[in-house]
Amino acid sequence: MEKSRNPIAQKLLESFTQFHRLNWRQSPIVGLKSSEIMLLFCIKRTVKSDSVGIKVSDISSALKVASPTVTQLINGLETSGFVERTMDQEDRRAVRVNLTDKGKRTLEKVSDVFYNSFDGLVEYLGEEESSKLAELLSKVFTYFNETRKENF
Amino acid sequence: MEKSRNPIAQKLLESFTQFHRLNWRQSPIVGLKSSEIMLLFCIKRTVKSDSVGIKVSDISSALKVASPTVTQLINGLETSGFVERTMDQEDRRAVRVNLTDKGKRTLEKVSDVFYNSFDGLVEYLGEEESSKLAELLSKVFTYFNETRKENF
DNA sequence: GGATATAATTAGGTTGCCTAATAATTTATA
DNA sequence: TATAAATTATTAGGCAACCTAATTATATCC
Repeated sequence: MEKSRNPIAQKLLESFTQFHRLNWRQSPIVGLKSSEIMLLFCIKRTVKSDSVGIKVSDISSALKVASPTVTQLINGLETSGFVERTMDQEDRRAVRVNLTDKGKRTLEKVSDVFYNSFDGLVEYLGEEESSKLAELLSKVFTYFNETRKENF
Repeated sequence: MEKSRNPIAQKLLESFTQFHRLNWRQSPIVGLKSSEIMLLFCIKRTVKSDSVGIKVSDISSALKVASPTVTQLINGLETSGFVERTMDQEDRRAVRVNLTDKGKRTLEKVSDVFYNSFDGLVEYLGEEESSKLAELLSKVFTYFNETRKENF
């Protein structure tokens, strides 16, 4: 079985395995989990200043996770003072989420570290190779998505 | 902060995020977790026929996980009949792990699906692009590993 | 022979998700 | 207009994939 393995496929599998172990999302800050950081980024990216905030369901679809996942992350972030919930004035079912000042300040620091690390990576790989990588990963995603649909 | 972001780094981050969601290691078989499959592959790859088997510590270092992780995975796999433990004849502290016939047969099936999927990916990307991807991912791993060492 | 190191194991824990169920609210339909 | 259906957020419980601390027995070193 493994003898007839395509060596390129094998090599690709090994690089995926290695990459899997990388934990590139690792939080640069104690007290903030990587999943929480991703959520804070999502709020920051979406919510303008003086805005009513973003709904749980919008975060959920933006991050492509279930809304209970978002709820529970927000519970923790609210407790720690990074976000605040307010009621939606137009829909009594909904909640609006905003960054607090503490949240904004912390996210500023996190962004620094996080994006510097990605800038460094682009520098390390070169711009052309970085774009290439992004493109190839996107193709991988497309491939697996499509073959998994077929199997259902 | 996000305005000054390098667009290539941003693009790379997005492709990493997307890939993160992919779960490429997903098990093709009900009743076997992806971590278990990786462990079975590790045994298969290492243990020759009629061999005394592989030690827990060797699996642990091969997969780069803690030995309690390996122990607990083996507990489950032994219960399900995929592997068996025997005592090491030369070292009373050690245990030797081997695939059972059931384990071998099942792994044969899993390999088929799993490797076919990777073969398909190589075909989809092309051989040159596949090799390129493997190489780039390896560089990413190297980059993050080295910058993380510096931060400690 | 005693100190130190090693091997596997158990227990408990964290993170990052998921689904089922629920209550309240909004929207759609007859 | 009343009812059914859909939507929103939440809580509870669960799983997978790991980790560390502690422990016991064994092997190795000095």
